Amino acid sequence: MPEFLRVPAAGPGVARARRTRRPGTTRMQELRTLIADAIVCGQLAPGMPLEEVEIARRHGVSRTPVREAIRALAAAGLVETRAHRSAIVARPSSERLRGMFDVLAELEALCAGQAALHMDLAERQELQALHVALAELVQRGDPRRYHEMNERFHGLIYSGSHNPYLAELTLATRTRLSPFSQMQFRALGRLHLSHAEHDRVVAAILSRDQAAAAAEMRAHIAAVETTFERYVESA
Amino acid sequence: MPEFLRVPAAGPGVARARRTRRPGTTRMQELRTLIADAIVCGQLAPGMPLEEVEIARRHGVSRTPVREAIRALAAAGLVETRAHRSAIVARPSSERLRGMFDVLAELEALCAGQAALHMDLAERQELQALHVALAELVQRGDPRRYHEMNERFHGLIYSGSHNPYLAELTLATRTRLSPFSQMQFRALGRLHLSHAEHDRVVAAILSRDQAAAAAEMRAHIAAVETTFERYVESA
DNA sequence: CGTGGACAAATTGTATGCAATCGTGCATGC
DNA sequence: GCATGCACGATTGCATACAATTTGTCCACG
Repeated sequence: MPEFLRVPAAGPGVARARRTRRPGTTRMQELRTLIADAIVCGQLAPGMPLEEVEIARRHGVSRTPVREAIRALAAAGLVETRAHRSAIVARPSSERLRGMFDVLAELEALCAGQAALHMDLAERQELQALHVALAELVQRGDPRRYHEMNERFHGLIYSGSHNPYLAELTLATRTRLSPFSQMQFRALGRLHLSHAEHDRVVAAILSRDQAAAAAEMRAHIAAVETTFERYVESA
Repeated sequence: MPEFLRVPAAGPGVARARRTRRPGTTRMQELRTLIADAIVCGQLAPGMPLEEVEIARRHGVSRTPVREAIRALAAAGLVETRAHRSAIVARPSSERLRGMFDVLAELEALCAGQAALHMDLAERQELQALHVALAELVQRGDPRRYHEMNERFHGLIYSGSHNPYLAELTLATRTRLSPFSQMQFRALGRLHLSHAEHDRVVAAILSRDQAAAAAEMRAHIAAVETTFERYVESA
């Protein structure tokens, strides 16, 4: 029984009368982002069941939007569904995780290489600015905000590829791996290394060196994967 | 109003009492594959609306499974949905199509390279056998069966990468492009060229030459894209 | 004659009730 | 003691009714 996903001010009874939601958004969309965030943040651990009636009751909605949200997350690979069985938070095997990391490395390398070719001036300036901001967070030793800014850093490179489909695919893969790769920033030593790797990526992109940008990004993701593997072994 | 997707023996009234479906499968799954096939085969043209009540009536089911099937296809990128608006068969812009082809080329190249490294003996033999079978279809000038076998050929390379996630991603991308890339086999001249490109790919994989396999596959997909672009221009 | 707003129709979004299906546990026979 | 069949409980799968929202249209007004 997931103790998470609780609506902030749920009364003792059924939490009816959901607060106003922004126009143009459906309950399904709200639930989808809510559950997705809970999964990628690690609040919902892999293997944990997502029962429709349970979630519906917690949020004061019917099963229908909950059901659709779960199906959407299943299509995105964040949860696994079996017929007539509760959906569970996705729990890929270590072999599959390794394969996903390998693909992420290639996709990110592609993005970086394309970004080196196609980023315009404004994008290059923004990339540099974000890189500087990340340097400060390394100095301050703020893993939480570093992780947040790090996502934006990579996202900027995705969109800098000027290939929306590539950007979507890469972001989706990163998201699916997010529940497993974010614990690495607990180790502060990783922050310095991560930023040093970023530095080489940024330099290559700003030099318009496609091959170098791809290679440096591939090495960066490989380092992230190695850190994760070590973490798993030690656990 | 989609005149397709008609259930074979639908009476004039509401087609109730759906024929028995294989145990372990849901109505939603049946509808999903049915609609997906109609889209990739080109029976449902891009931009065509998919109204829930219409499809539900045609197949003698309620809106619920139809709705879920459509959402699943939307997640797979085959249809587009807007709030309170009929879903339509996906109609990507030419720029987006180009970006998707570029990504497909890279993903297929990755698969081919990994297949060169990781395919076992049985897989290599099957690849060679399929390649020979394709040669015969080229001689016979049978574009329809060539297309079918061609799908199996590429699928074999996907699974030969021994990276299921990579295989899934590549197949999904190929499927999304399928409605736009299959018309190329109308031109019989393309069959010979396609098979010649395959030949170089197979040779590289069997030689365990990762770089060559990737390069040849990239060139093959690029040729497919060029053919498509030419076709679009002429239309 | 053009423009703004309100209204109506069509379609999806959501709620609820019932049916189907899968797993589990127990009783039963070997 | 172990395998097998059966019945029960829990959960999803599906059907139907109702609500919400968007869009197009029509009319009033500038």
